Amino acid sequence: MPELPEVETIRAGLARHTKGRRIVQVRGNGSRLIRNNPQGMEDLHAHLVDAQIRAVRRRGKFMWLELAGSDFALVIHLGMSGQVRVGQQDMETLERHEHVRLVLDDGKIVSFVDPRTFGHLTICMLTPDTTGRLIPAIMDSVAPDPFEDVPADTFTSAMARTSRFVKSVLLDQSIVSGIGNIYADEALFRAGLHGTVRAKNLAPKEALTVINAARDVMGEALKVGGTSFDALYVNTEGDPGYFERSLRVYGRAGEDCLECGTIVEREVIGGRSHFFCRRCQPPPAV
DNA sequence: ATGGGCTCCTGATGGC
DNA sequence: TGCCATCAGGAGCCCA
Repeated sequence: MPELPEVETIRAGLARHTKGRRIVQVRGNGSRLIRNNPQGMEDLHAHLVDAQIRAVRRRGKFMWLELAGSDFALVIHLGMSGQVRVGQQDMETLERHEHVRLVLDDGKIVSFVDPRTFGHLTICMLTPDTTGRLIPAIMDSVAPDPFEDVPADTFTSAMARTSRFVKSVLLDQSIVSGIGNIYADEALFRAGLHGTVRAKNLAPKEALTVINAARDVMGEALKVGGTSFDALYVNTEGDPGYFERSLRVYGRAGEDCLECGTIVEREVIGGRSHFFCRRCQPPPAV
């Protein structure tokens, strides 16, 4: 569910509440939300209890808590339905779909809520990536996102080398991270490209245009707190985002294209809905 | 190498 | 009102 703007909104809220705080208690319901840690909750306890949160960082749709004096971080991925909620009142029992709870030294509680449990939490060692940035080791195949200060050809050189559909490439987190189904379609609409155009058939300038479009639309969404279709996406305070009203194609099948009036269509690419305007984004000749 | 299908889950929605 | 099918913002796996 959450894509880069939603994850960044949550990261910022989490940082505001937790930076510099010490974790005094960790509780969980033993769910499958904890991944890649054989000891499950024991690993969380071992690394988090008494740890001080130094920073909350993000790349793409992943975020992680950096801990003072530790080479390990708590990695958070929200999957389709994950939420991070910050509250004041600790209660005996966890709420429905609340899988892990951190209690901080100022009494605040941080809850990881996820109805569909496609998200995950992992204690993971930090290691330098190819650019020298410290990232969790489990993210070694996650590419930088469009907001990172990386060389201009970071994304486009990989795009030029694959014959896959451009839509699938935008969703591939090992090529460019942070883009999900909504913003992929919005970026393709802005770039005037149909999702089944082959990535390697794009001129370098076109490839850059679509990446820049993704960055622009995600930046605009971030300003209004992200996109909420329903109660599944809310920020750390429980509030929704307001970008849905600014979507130009996503979810608009059967409605008029806002640019040319042609009826917006929906088809499936790689198992995901693709919303597009046939006139603004001509499908390639087969 | 690539794409399609299927999987992990719960919940919202719409048709009958 | 209720039941059932369909769909969903992610991502990894297997197979052809």
